[in-house]
Amino acid sequence: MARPKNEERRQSIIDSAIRLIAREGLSAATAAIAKEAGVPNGSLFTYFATKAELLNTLYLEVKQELISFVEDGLSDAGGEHEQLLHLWTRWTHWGAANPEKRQMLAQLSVSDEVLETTREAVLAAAQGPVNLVQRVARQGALRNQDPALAGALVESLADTATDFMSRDPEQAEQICLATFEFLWNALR
Amino acid sequence: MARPKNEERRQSIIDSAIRLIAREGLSAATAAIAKEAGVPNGSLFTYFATKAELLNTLYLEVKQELISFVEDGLSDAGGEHEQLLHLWTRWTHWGAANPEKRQMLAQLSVSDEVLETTREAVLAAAQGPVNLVQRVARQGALRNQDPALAGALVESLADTATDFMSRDPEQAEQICLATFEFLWNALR
Amino acid sequence: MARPKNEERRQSIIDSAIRLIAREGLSAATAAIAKEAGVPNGSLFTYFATKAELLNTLYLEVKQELISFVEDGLSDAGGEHEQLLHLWTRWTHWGAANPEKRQMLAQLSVSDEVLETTREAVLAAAQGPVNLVQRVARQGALRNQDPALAGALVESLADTATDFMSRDPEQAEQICLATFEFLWNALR
Amino acid sequence: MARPKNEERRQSIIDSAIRLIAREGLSAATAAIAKEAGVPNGSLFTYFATKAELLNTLYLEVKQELISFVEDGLSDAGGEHEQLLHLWTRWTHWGAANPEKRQMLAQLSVSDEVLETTREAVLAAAQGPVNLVQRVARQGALRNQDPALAGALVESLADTATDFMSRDPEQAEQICLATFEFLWNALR
DNA sequence: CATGAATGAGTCTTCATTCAT
DNA sequence: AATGAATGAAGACTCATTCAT
Repeated sequence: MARPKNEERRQSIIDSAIRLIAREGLSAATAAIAKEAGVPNGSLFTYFATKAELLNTLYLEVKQELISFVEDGLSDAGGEHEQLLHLWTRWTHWGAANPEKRQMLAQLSVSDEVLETTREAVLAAAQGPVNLVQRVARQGALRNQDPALAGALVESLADTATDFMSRDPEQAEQICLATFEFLWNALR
Repeated sequence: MARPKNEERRQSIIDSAIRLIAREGLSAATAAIAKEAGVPNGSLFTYFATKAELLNTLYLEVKQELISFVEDGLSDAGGEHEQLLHLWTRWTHWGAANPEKRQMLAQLSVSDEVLETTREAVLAAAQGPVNLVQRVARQGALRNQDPALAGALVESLADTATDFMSRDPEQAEQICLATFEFLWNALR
Repeated sequence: MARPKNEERRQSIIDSAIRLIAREGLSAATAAIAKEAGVPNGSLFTYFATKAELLNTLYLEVKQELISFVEDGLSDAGGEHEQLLHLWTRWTHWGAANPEKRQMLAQLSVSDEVLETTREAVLAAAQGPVNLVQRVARQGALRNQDPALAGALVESLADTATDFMSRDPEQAEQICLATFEFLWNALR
Repeated sequence: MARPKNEERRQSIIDSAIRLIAREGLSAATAAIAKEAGVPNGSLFTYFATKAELLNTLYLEVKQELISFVEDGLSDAGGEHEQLLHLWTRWTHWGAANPEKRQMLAQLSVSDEVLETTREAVLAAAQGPVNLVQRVARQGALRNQDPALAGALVESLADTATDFMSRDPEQAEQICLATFEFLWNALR
């Protein structure tokens, strides 16, 4: 190759996009993103053919990051309660620690710029946590429902819990534990 | 005085805005909204001074409609279980029956075009349901947390439950009841 | 109407477009056309929804102008020779007198921005001259061919004759008459 | 020295350029041409210093190809009628058989990217056919005109005749002969 | 020499809002 | 009051050409 694509630049664009979208929403201009990344506006398009492609990449990669973070240290050894607590704790803490990424994801989640295939890829990557939730829920109120339902409910709860943890960092641990108990009671 | 003469036109603009924003997101053009409403583009601004005002009105009025619908038939007479079930049923059914309004609200909920004052007005209007939820939750896992937390968690659950009911109308009743049980277990 | 569209502005845009396209080809920028017309760039699009629409309008209206000019004074009274000479003279003189319009038409004639429907509309408008040519040609070499062929051949000859008349204005009359004789011999 | 090593690549670029320009006009991107030719975009510029140079090369080489094809088999032996018929037949058939090259030439013919020197080179190369036409025309209607006029008129006729032959291949032979008769009558 | 990433000016088009009628 | 034409600053994306590798 004449000159390999600059991986740092790509990441720099992604980081700027996260920041700007968190701040200004999806209407953040590609030129503004490029500028914030210290890259000429035209160059953004050598890394992402369209704005939509950038948005899908953003969604996919940040979701994957969250999933990896959640799965890290998750062991089959412990009981379901312990495993779910691990998942819950890491999930909400990741969100509380990454407010811009969370805000960006919130925008993208309701956008139809994010393709169905992208959402499916995320779902596939989340298989581990999703399975855990379903195992916990298998005898609870949702026992006869679409298995995806439990996962979706947990996700929405995690999101809301994280919101409150972000807003009131001093209470974060308490909120995390209380909402976990709320969740545990709900699922079983 | 506050409201211009033609109430029908105003409503027609609101209806079109709901439809278009559900379909195209917040980037729906005011001219397109006016056209769909059968109103000259300039006239939209005699009803709503700015696009942001239209958006805030949309958010406020539709949320109020939802709240009214939920409260309709809600009586202090019944027990907490009965009352919460009533709330849950009507909430989710309203959403399932009004997909465009739900989609529009989803867009607006993450937008910073919706002012804090507007959100507060909605919260104030929702006092009844919110109080009910807090009463149910007063001895549960959330007993020592910010009272708003319980409300927010319930809202996010309702939203997700409605999603699934919309997608699978034949199972809607089952989903409604199962998620209610899920909620009840969580709150208590 | 609140404010009627300004017909003068429309014409001014068309005139500028003719001039610029003659000078720079179809790649002439809409902003440059607007500027030359003394109109804000955005306003061009209140008169022509897209550049393609402007181009089609240009083609249609200038062709119609040429046709009108050619037909002006054309009378059924005279013989075929006299009528065809009238047509030929006015056709070539219009072209020689309107070099920018001719150059613009030359660009558009080979462009696929000009829609088939536009070309058909021009053909329909040219019925009078086309019929005359076909009448003259009815016993000549083209007698058994697609009637459109005669028309097309005459058009291409007229175009070339006009070229030479433009380039050498002093010989214009001679060229006009000589090429008419050439044409007359060919058709009969 | 003048030509870089890889003659095949050069030709491949030319072929792709013909195809793409026929399809999309002169605005065909150099990168798209290179891609269609299976050549890296930067490499196009080792064969043609600028896009304009590519365009001029295209015009020159394809015109030369046409001229060679027309002259092939043309012998001074036959009479003028026979020679002109030979020229006419091969000219129109080449066009009918090479629609993309014809379309590309049509675009370039009206473009000011093609330099005057290039056009002169083509004219020089076409001396044989041009002389033949002038010989035939020396006592006809054009006898006192710029000798180039006869050549230009014949070229425009050939182009139009070829159009009709392309569109209606079954009638191609008839059209060729009928238009030749048309031409013969005109010139003499 | 070959490559393909990099560039930034330039393209068409959109749009909330204003204001002449 | 009602209308719809007018505006001009953005916006996403393109592209011929260059040059680091």
